[in-house]
Amino acid sequence: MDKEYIPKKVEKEAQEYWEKNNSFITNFSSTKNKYYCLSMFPYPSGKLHIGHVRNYTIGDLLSRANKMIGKEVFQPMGWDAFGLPAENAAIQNKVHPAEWTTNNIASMKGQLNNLGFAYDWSAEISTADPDYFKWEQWFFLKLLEKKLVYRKKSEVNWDPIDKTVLANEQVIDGKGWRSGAKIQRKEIPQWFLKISKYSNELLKSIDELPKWPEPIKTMQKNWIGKSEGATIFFKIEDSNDKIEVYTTRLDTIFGATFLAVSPSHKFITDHDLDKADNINSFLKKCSSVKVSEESLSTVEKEGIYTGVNAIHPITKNKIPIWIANYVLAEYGTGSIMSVPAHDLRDYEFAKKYDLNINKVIQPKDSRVEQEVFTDDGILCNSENFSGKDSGEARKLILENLKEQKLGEKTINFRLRDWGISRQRYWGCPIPVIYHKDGSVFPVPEEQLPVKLPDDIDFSCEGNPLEQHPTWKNIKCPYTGKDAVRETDTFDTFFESSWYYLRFLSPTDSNNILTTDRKKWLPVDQYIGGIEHAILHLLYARFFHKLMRDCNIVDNSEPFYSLLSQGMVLNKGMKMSKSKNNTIDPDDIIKNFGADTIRVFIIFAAPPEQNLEWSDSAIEGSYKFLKRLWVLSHSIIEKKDNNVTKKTLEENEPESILLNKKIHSTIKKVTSDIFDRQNFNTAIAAMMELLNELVKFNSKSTNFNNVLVYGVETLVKMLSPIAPHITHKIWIELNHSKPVISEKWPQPDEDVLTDAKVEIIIQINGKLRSRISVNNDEIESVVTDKARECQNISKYLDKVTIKKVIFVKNKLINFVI
RNA sequence: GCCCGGGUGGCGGAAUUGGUAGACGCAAGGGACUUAAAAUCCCUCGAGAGCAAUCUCGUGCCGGUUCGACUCCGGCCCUGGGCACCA
Repeated sequence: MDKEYIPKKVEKEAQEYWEKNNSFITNFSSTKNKYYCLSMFPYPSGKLHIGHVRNYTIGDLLSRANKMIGKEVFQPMGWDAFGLPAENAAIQNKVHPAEWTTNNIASMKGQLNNLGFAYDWSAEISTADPDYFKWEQWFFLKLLEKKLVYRKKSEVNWDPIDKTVLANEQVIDGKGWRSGAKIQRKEIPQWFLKISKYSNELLKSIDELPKWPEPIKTMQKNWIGKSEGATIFFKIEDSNDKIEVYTTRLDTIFGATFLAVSPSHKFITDHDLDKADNINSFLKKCSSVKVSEESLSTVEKEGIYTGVNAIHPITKNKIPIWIANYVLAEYGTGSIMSVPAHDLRDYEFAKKYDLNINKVIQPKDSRVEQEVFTDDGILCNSENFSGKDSGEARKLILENLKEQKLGEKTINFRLRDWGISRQRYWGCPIPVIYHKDGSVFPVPEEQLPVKLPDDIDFSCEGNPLEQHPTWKNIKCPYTGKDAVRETDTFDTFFESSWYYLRFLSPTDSNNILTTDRKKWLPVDQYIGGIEHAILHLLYARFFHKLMRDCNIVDNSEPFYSLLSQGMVLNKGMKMSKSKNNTIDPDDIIKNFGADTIRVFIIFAAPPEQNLEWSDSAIEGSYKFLKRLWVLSHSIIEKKDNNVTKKTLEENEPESILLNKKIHSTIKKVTSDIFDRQNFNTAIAAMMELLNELVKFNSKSTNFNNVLVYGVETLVKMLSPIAPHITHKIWIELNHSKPVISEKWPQPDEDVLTDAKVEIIIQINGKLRSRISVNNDEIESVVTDKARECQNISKYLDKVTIKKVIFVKNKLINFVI
């Protein structure tokens, strides 16, 4: 063994050993002890980001640790390979997206291997691989069959100079990223997935995810946004038509002083209101405002009176109908009853246009009268409902409206259907074809996959697939008539919504998921960045339910346990190229080795918290490993030189103390890693143990079984986090099997229970002294002993003790 | 505006069920070794008083519950993130 710790050499040796011995290939035959550990796969941008290192180190340490407690571990890795950057690179550097992606995958795979992650590379997948996206297309056709996808016109960002559709991230300040042209909105037909049909289930089953972090569950619940209310019908004056509105505040109905419809509401065209010049110009203005990237909430409220009135369903009063830019077309019925006295937005609008404001709710408590009171309260000015409480009034008014057939209970969700069409080349083709008359046909299953053409020209205008000279023109496989392919590709979230499943049978050409691998689902531990808390995780949960309904999987949720790791910050900011504060993991590996960066990134902060990068603190982790190396080297030398080996039976107090430290560390590290997932404190505990071992070793020229046991235990427990150095030390300690095959150490409770325990003595809750007493000592003995303490007796003299609080094996508190 | 986090030494963080605040590490200061530097090792390290034993204060701010509060409750401030006219 080298005297000096040379990470490069040690790491290369370990990595070669693992590769040669196929150390991380999973045996799928046993499912009883399975541990499917998945880290979110990366987009192959070319370089690993420090955030990836954090993500994958956490996944790797959990995988390796679980293997040591006897689990059959599956930890795969792959590539989220379709996406916009590849196309941008193609435009800017004239390199084909496929080539660019392949090169990036190769270099990132090299980086991952340099970090020593225990991946089962035999399961590697790339979403740009036709063997992968064939099944994506296949599944889309299943959904088409089940009528869970549909086509509808929808708006996209249109660049009038480049004549192309832009993704939201390509629109900067309302302008195209390349042309700088002001972006327009354009309506084109696109494919949608009916995620809204699963709103209720997606919401309800969140409660069946006990091992997910609460904040993420809350974010998902809010995103789905269930709201319970009522739909009410307002008759239109001198007409048989009516307007439906949705409200959650039926108790405020007597305060409704006008109706407001969204600018794209059907009511406007049904009544030819758009023919009037003033209304028409208002509508035009509304649609142009949307072009800006500004959030709607910052746009000033505007509206116009339609000249038409509605009849209030209870009072039968006439109330005016307005068109208002603040009413969302997509939510509820696209029209609202406005109650300015009890809604801030309606109030703002009513003030501006001088509309009536009727107070109908009073606060329950005597708080200061507000101009707009939006909470529940007691009804007033509401005919015979006056005096009722808001909650009760909502029920009674709904009953009343139901009887008259003027209203009904309604539940709404804010979750919208998922638009999956993208007008891009580097994505998975949507497998449908169109006849000249516009009718839609699925590509027959036996013709899958629909592959992308290789010869593609990015210099043309618009979607390159659409401009391709031949690709889209085909003969209809059913009729032989001329037909065209769909030239849109899937949103890349589509690929990443089911990849966890394909890892289990990456090469099965007959099934999307090999039947006997079903039992390997769900993923036992999923790890990824908080930035995917909503979309990716929601889509994956949705897909899993779709797969279940297609009998592909047997359960309803894809990820049993979720760990969402925080961001890595540099100087308080998210790392980004534009801020010029990125850290290249390769530099750290070059200077200190992979083990050091792994230890540091785990030690610096708890996994769920943001981590502040520090160049100087990383040396601390390096020193820790170096000290472990030096200690191991010294012990191995002593062993080789046949230094007298004492045994534990000799019972020197120092050995007993050290043995106790070893076992308490095992206990702490075990619970930190497996139960609490507080990996940073696990490392702190191992650092403490190392300090003790070094101290023990330096005190004498002897060494004994306890010391060797301590080093071996430490090496085993550290091996999931720093796998290379521990691999090398383990072999040098003369073991025939590698440390990855070792069993996780067990604490000996007998060693940990002491004959004596330390008790703290408090006066009025303040620490004044401490004494050592027998384990489980009774109160009276402890009290007597405590009174004898010098620092205690001086407090207790000349005062009366009101009360004594005694906590066994912990403390005694005198209240005086 | 609404919904989640977070606020503890010079810094990253620890304190697991209401019971020793500051574990572990970084930085800093002092010392040993060295011709010297690096590396390594040892000591000090929240503030204040004291020769010391020890005492007082101290976990964003104000108040409360409790024998005892970083931890629980009420109100506020700052900060990170998510959503944002969802009726």
